[in-house]
Amino acid sequence: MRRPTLEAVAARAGVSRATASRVVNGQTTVAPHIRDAVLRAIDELGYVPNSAARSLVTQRTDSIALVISEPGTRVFSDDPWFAMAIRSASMELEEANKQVVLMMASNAKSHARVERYIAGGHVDGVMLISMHGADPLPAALSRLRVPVVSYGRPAVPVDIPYVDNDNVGGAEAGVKHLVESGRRRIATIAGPQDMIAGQDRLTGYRNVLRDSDLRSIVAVGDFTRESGAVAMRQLLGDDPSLDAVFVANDLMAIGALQSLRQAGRRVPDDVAVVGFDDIEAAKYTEPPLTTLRHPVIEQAAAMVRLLLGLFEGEPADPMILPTELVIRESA
Amino acid sequence: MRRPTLEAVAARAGVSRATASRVVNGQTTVAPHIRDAVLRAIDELGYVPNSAARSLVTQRTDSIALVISEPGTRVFSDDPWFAMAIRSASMELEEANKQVVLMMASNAKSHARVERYIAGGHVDGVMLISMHGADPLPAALSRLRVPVVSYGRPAVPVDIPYVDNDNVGGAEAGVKHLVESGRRRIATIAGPQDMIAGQDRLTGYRNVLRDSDLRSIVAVGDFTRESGAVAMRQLLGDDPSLDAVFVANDLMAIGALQSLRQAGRRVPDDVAVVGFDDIEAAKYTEPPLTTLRHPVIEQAAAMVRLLLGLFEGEPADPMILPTELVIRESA
DNA sequence: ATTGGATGAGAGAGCGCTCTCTCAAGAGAT
DNA sequence: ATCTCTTGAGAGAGCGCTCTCTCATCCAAT
Repeated sequence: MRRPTLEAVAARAGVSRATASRVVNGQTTVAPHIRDAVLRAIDELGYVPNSAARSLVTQRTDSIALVISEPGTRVFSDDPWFAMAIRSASMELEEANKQVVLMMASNAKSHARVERYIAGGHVDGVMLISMHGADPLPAALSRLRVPVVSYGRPAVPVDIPYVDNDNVGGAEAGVKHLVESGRRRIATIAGPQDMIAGQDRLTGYRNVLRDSDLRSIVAVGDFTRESGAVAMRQLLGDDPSLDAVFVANDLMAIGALQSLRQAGRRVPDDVAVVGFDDIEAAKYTEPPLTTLRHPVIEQAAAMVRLLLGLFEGEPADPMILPTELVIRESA
Repeated sequence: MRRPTLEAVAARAGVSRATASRVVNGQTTVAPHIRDAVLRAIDELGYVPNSAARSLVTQRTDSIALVISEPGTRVFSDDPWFAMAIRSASMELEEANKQVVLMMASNAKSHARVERYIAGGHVDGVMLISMHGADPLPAALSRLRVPVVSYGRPAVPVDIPYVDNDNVGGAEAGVKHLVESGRRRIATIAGPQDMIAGQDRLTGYRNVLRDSDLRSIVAVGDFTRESGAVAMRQLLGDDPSLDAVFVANDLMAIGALQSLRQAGRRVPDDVAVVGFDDIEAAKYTEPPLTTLRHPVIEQAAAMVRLLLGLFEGEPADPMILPTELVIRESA
């Protein structure tokens, strides 16, 4: 009752194992009638190649690790971002007939696990999703001589090609929009400063304010709704006269909207709000959120292509994808 | 420059390959000093076992397929649900030293792919996330003689153990809450009726209304915000005097809140709203949403334990986890 | 001193596949 | 008719590991 082997197929088709293998692997040097006989045998026996045996000899596994290097709690908390990236990357990889092995690297223990696994040659390549500056994983993986690409620019300069969106440029566009609509006291709720996206979006904010010599007012959150609400209350306390806030992601912007509502401020009349990410929920806030859209789906797909290109020996240059200001009612 | 093999380790430690294998696999029949010598060799060479070779002989792969059988667009759209389930299951499996192979079965083509892959013996077991009644995959997989567990009760009665939450009971509790707070015209926005969760939650609603002889008013959505908004407008048109609505999930409830706001109805004064799922966003709506919490994380973890139990030959009984009414301001 | 277990370690088969090497057969050129 | 060249198919090694079988060694019991 075990699964049929290539040997069995060959026997049934009356050919050698080598010939059966040729047919399975689509080589053209097989005469049509023999080819048909083998295919019939495969069909009749329900033969499926044993991948362990195959990858033992080919040294390929046709699978790719998708490593998510974040504290587990944050990963999927509520930010649709990760999920979309995973879905997109995963579908793109399936298209290329690669298996996706999902790995969470949430702490030192799992980091070690991941490294061991990758070092063990279980996968042909690695897609790394890591947004933390202090993350040792990008450096560790780049030492492993396995093709690695990263979603998001690695904080430490390390020789890994990556795909990222233009956080600085996006933030600049958002803040400029506020300046141009006449706002004078523009605060920001920045993201965590140990994350590249958090840093870059703050940089964008600062760039614009510097040029227009407005004063910067900064509170820092951690990309969760709750932290956005807290930061907004703090900003209102610091400077009750603020008339706009650029929030480093939509989730925090949603929290900020709640605090503004509780403080009796009308949006956008009293305070304009601009978010970042354009998550689905941004359309359903009260009022709907003006925000910066970046193409997560395309970005993940681009990352996959980058990795597949690496296999082909193509040069791997980082890609920066543009963001787009989506104007709704909040600013 | 290839990876060291067990042979190399054995040679360096001055023992046979068999003994080295014993040490690697933690067998106790090895004398301590020999054991140490082997471990030292492993360390010095940076030896990592080749999993292809290992699973070729052991017939185990130590990996589990996590199959998501949904149209791709819906999967991660914005519902945090899938993502949480994946994260939880994935972490639980890593704990048990199993690899997670993520597979999207979004159409007929990928269904075939998944079946082939599973049939190919690439994985030791399957965790299936499928919420669609018409899905042929549960039946197909159960034929494959591979241990399979399902997240959510399979629509077709098929011999697969599953973990689900008490959708009927939860809906009953939600609607009862509305009845008990004096609401008389209680509508519902049901989920898609080709999904078990959609059906069961509607059943719960009907059960309660039947007992309290109130009239049922039903609109059907597809679990997205947008469909919730549309359904709510429709309900208001059908019966302008409705004073409560039980919505089959929070995402649709958010859409419904938006429509109610646009129609000038106050929540909960004019219309009470109860959702289902208790997603994070439910806390941040205006007003915060009364809803039914079900423990996605625990549910996914339970599913993993169910599967691991199957490997040990334990009996696999379906599990139904209870839901909890979370009362906030919307009802 | 002889026997009889334990105990620890090695030899070697074999998991299912790919791929190189070899060779047979037929086609075309001389 | 002979030789070369192409084409198609088989033989067999070997990928890295596990695991059974076998055997050597040591110690206690006779």
